[in-house]
Amino acid sequence: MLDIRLLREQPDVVKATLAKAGVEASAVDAVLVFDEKRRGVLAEVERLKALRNTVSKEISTLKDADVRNTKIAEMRVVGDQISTLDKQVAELEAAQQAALLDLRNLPHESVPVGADEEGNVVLQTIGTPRQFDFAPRPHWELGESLDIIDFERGVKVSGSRFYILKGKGARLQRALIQWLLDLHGNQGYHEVYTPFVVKEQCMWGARQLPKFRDNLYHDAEEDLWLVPTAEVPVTNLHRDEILDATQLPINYCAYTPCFRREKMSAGRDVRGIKRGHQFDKVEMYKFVHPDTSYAELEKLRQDAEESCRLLGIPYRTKVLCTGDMGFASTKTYDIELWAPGQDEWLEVSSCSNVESFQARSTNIRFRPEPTAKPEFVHTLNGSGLGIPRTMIAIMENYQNADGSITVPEVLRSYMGGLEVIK
RNA sequence: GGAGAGAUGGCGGAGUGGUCGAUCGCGCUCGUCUUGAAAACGAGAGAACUAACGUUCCGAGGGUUCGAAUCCCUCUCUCUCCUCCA
Repeated sequence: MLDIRLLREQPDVVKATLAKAGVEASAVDAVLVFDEKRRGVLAEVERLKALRNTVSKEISTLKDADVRNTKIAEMRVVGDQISTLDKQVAELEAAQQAALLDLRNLPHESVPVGADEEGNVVLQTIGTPRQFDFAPRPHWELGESLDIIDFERGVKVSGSRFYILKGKGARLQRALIQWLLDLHGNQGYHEVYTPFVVKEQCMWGARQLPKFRDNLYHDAEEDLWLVPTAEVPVTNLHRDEILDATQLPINYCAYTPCFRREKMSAGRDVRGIKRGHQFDKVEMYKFVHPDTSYAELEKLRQDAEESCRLLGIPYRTKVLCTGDMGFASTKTYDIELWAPGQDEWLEVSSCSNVESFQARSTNIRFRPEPTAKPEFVHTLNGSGLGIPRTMIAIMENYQNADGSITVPEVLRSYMGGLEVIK
């Protein structure tokens, strides 16, 4: 969430910045109105509490029973007033909080302004798409003919948007996960294995709730939520902690499956494994000093790009415009792999700086100096590649005329030396 | 799933109705001493909101009371033993 003080002190700046992402100024005013009312009532109730505290201490020393009883009666009235006002404060605070949680993060000044994905800017395109001397096939055809992806049985077992990986296909996925974790480990990310279900509080902290409720799977009985990305448990690793400044930046990488209901994408990308309800992903995550977060964003992006480069597949990097960026992000790079069979660029990584947006709602801080007051850290997240889309790109770029698939060099040692899936 | 115990500051651990935001120990920071370090000695230090006064925070939420870390209720979590299990 945003800093309420920033809204109070520079409302015009906040409004102007949010306007670039299509947010109405009234959304900011709503927060401020509640805030002002709340602070008014708070001042009054605190004055009464101060009075009660003083008189209560006095009462303990009073010997005269009459005076004592008079004071007690007075304080009983004060106590009633306090509880009434306390309730008002709580209500106003909840309303203010709800309005504040509704505000997205402020786009960074370097982000291009735009209404939707049309406004995104391609920064670079690396590698040359391979020239085929045959018509490249889409991965779903290759997967079925090689019998490494089984769509029908996936649907039989779990419904639409589920599939079964078989044999070399399952192994290719496992190889990718392992290779990526090793690669990120060498890049300085500390590997963690987290639960795949989390408490509701974690979803709020990572700002999945309240906005993305419709996209999440939820176990009502245990009040646990299936993670839509490793970003959720990893963000919450350090919830309510004051981190040691000398340890920053803290870099993590984590493999998890990701579960998404995809309600918003009904009918989109229904073929193949591009958009399933369950997919695997390796995620990179950084807790950093605020001064360094934009430099860290560049490193994060380069680390993600390196995996694309090592796979030997053409990729391009885009900076997302204000209208297409995620809710929590101040600046986002998308990295896309070329998929010749589907004839499209596939988003395999999204690298974002969220500054203190998540740190504030999860209360993750550090001390700039040993005796200084704690400040919020900045956090960044980036996919160390979404696995199914990377698989698509591998299958379609490395396919051969006979329908076999050459295993990229870097993955062979993870597949027992296998060179071709046929 | 059954039985019991517990949750207090970075850690350990006191505190059962009124200067308790909290004794004490360890750890930490600074200083004295020392060539340097250790030891010893001295000093300091929780968090949130607030311009400030002040208010709030002893797992969470509610209640009793003039006043709650302390009494009552609910919940969550942790530990021990048993049961079960990959």
